[in-house]
Amino acid sequence: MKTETKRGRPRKFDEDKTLDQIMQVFWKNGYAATSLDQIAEATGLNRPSLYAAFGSKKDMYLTIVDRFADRMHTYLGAAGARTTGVKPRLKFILAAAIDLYTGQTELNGEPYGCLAISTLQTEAVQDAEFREALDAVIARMDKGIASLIRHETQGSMGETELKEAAQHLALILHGLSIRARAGESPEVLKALAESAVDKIVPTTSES
Amino acid sequence: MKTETKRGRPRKFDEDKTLDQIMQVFWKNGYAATSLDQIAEATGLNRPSLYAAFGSKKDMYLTIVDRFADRMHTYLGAAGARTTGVKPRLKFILAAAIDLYTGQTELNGEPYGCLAISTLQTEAVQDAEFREALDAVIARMDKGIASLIRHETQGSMGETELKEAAQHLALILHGLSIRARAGESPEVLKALAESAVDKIVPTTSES
DNA sequence: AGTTTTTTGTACCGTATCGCATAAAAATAG
DNA sequence: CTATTTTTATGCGATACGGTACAAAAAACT
Repeated sequence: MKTETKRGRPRKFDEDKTLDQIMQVFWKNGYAATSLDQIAEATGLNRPSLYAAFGSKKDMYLTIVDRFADRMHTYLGAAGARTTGVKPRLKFILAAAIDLYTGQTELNGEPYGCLAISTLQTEAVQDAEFREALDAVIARMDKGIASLIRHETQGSMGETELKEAAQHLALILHGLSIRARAGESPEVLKALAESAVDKIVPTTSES
Repeated sequence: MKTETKRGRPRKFDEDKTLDQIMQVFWKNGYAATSLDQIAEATGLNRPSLYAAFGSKKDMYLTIVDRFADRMHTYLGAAGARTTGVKPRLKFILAAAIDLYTGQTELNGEPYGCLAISTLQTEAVQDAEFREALDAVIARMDKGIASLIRHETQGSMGETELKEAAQHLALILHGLSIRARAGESPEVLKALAESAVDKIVPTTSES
């Protein structure tokens, strides 16, 4: 029942791949400065097809923001799973984020920073929906880091202290995204990130 | 010789006040999403007058970015001069920045964050001039904080350690700007800022 | 008063924008 | 083979955009 052959003319494009192409355009130019013609050119589709598949420009953008947050979540999660201990794991995660921000990964070969921080932020004041989306991305980041610290420290840190450290690290991460977009090198950013982790996360017995 | 009466028809507007009005528009909407019609409406001028006085839209924006950086510099400098000691001064500065970011000052009654971080950043990838301007703003921030720390610690910190701490604080500040634009309250941000200073700046004998 | 200089206001130009209407194309269902 | 469904492609349509031409207006200079 799931591979029911569809009735009409088949699509010429792969939806997933197309969304990735759209993401690149928004990531580079932001929301306001991106035109549907640019997206059409990047995807090889024409505007009516885009509209039929993904809705309005705003719909597309919000879809892309979610998609980016998901990608980021899994990507950073995988990076943090490559070692153990609070500080090592956090350092791995920050380093992976910096690689992404500076265009060292296959997800994005250009130094565009974090899509949400770089582009969604600008629109957040004009449009409540955008602001909520930004807030959601930030909250997700906070929670992700907090749960990692909570898991690794196993009650040796108080919950409020822990959440605060997580927010500090998220602040750092967002600052690093900005510098990546400003053209700073991954090496400099990684050095900053490492020392930031050392300062922000208290040294426990096992680390 | 300085108050030479000018030859032609006198201007109906005050240039300084007009630039402030233009700044508000760019601060709220960013560069791409701001139209000259919006600026014309906000200032009460028409487009030809705007163009004659301030040049193209891009010229205006770059002028405004510089203006904002200058304002920020004097505003934060004054805030940091209201007390003594590294940490107290830094905390005053961060608190003042948060007030500005969240719209608690007369400079801006709306929670728009930092103009450069909030709006310039998005354009930084497309246009090299914008990227350089962003880089300049960041570098200026780094140097400002570093010189404050240097002055207050009087050689008790190494120069590289000092610069690193300054960059950490700048990262934090930029992260706070983002959260301000996302709608976070000044109280929460100030609590975060205070603890961040405590963690990032080493506790010396006199503080 | 008449000339010159500068600013203002209206109106325009070419282009770009988003979204959609409409018809051709490509598949399945009967 | 015909009807139906879905996607593609062309193209329109109304609006918005940045920038400027041009003439009227308002001041000083002669």
